[in-house]
Amino acid sequence: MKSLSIKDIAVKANVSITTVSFIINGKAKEKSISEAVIEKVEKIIAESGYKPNQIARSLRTGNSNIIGLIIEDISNSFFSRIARLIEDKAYKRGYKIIYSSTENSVDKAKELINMFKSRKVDAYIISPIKGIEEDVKMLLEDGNPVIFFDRNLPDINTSYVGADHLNASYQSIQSFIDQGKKNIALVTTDINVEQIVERYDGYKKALEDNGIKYDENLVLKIHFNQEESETISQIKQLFEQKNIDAVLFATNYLAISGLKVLKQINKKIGDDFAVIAYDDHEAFELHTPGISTVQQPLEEIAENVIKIILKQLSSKTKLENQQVIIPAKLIIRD
Amino acid sequence: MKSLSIKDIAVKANVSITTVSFIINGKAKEKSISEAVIEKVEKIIAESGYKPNQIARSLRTGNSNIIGLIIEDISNSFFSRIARLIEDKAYKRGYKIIYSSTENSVDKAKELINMFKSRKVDAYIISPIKGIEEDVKMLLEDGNPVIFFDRNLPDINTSYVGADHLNASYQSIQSFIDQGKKNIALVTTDINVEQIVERYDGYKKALEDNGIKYDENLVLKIHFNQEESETISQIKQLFEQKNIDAVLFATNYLAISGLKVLKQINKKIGDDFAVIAYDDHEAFELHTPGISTVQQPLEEIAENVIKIILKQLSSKTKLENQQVIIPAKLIIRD
DNA sequence: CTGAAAGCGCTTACAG
DNA sequence: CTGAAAGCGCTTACAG
Repeated sequence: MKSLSIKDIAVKANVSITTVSFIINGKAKEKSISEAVIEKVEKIIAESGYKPNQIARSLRTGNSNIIGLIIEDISNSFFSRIARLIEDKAYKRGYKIIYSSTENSVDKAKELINMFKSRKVDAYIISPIKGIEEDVKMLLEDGNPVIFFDRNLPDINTSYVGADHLNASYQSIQSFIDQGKKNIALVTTDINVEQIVERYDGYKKALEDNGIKYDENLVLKIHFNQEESETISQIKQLFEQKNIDAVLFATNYLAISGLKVLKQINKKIGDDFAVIAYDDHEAFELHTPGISTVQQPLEEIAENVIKIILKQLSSKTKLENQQVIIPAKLIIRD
Repeated sequence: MKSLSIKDIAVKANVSITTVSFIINGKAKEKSISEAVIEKVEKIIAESGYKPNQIARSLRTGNSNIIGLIIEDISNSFFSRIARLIEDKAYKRGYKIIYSSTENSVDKAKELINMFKSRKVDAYIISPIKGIEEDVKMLLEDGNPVIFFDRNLPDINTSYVGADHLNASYQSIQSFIDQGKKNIALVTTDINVEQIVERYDGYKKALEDNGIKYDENLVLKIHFNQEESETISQIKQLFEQKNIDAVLFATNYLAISGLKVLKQINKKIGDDFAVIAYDDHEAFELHTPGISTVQQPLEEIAENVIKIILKQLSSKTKLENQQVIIPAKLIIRD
């Protein structure tokens, strides 16, 4: 069964499709359509359940009311929670979200940008990775609103919203040092993205500022795409072979692997072994003892992202780029 | 800057847009376009970075290569993991996913169906809720492929993939009874959806089959949309006021609230208090002691959903509906 | 107060 | 071996 078109409605109402279009788009008053006609047409639309074809509308107007969201992995709770918040807020303003996960692959990220481009999305919200600079530049040159979140690409001049990773990491290490810890390890990933680098920089800086020598043997860089069993064995090695009294995990999934190791080797978290995990996770509050974490302000990030992008969308001209850095919160649990 | 159209390519190559279209769509051979022309056009396309406008293509062909995914809440890890798997598999076959969360609201679910309809998605993957029967029937009457997963609507005649909730719940209770438990509680939600009802039925049936009297005071139905603090106080009341030696949580987020209660009231899981949680969660493996769970086979569910929907999509005619019920797995941890 | 017509960027049946 | 033209369902400048 074919669905109704504007023409069907026009025929039924005995008016032109122009008139129907004006009424659908709320321009009836402005175009001074008579009350009688408006009522008649609206009645027919309501009765028939007619919905305008958005595809045709998009082709004609050039915008789709869709915002493309490109993230690393929707099954990571940080991203799925942000996605939910963004979707929610966008929805209320009449925008839909179409999303896809890059799985940290530059090729896939580029493909996604292309496919969003060919779908004519109105704006792009991207948690970017190195290697897509040229593609993003092209989007910006074509006048598309693009906003980065979570991570930034230093070479690209566009809006960005993210947490203050360097500071959060610095404070975590400072809190270890205040507790008297001396041998502080960092378990991080080998992805070369800004927010991971910043966490590393914060670690290093806090040590140096406190006169503790940086020891590269206490830094474990886990390969991004490897099996968890491999990760676990590397962390186990670090914990068993080095003399460590505190550890900062740079991501929540690394912390989860790390906690599994502690369970396996029966090492207790307590006075002589402290742990902080970057990015909160339900498992951490529940854990005995509770795991201290760096909480990123999800709600604020989502709020700012959508606010900036909607403002850009409703403005005819290119607005100033905005850089919003939101402090992260260190939650101490025990 | 306007992006290139097929016409621009045709002009540059000095051929008609018909020819360019045939080449883009791989029909060059079939339409016996000469090798020389194919090469020339392909070169120009590659150099110019031309991408066909999918909106125009959709309007013309009537399909969008987009599959709509409607779920309860993308930030729930069950759904986000399924979404990731489905997205992945669809992507490999050239389909994109556009998703949205219903937040368990019938109105929002209906709106989403309408908006997907007006966007002309090629197929619908829905984790349905009661109250959208009429809308789904209309989709089916219009010839749209629709598949349900996780939950089913008994009145609707369409394909479905889900876990065997009744059996999983039955086996959980049976395992409690085999351990000698007598006072077994069920903490569930008040959402009236099939898979929640089945978990309840499995609970009841297992008790009856074992000659244990069903006691409604041991069943706590938590209101879906309430604050977690309220949930926690209700569970606390159940645990403190009833004499319970085992509890089955019907969803993972309820189990997480329940574990928080146990931590608060300092009740230990062990020989005289057993716990099973429905739907695994990273927190459960990590918990000390490990929490036994019912694991839904995410990969298999996603695999079947996408297989059935793609088969339907590539077939000209309406295929037989398929009902795939996949056994869930009881994982005992301690 | 209302309508005829062009055009968004494609695909495809038809013609040669 | 290749192209002119219709048409998908809308919006909107223009005309009356």
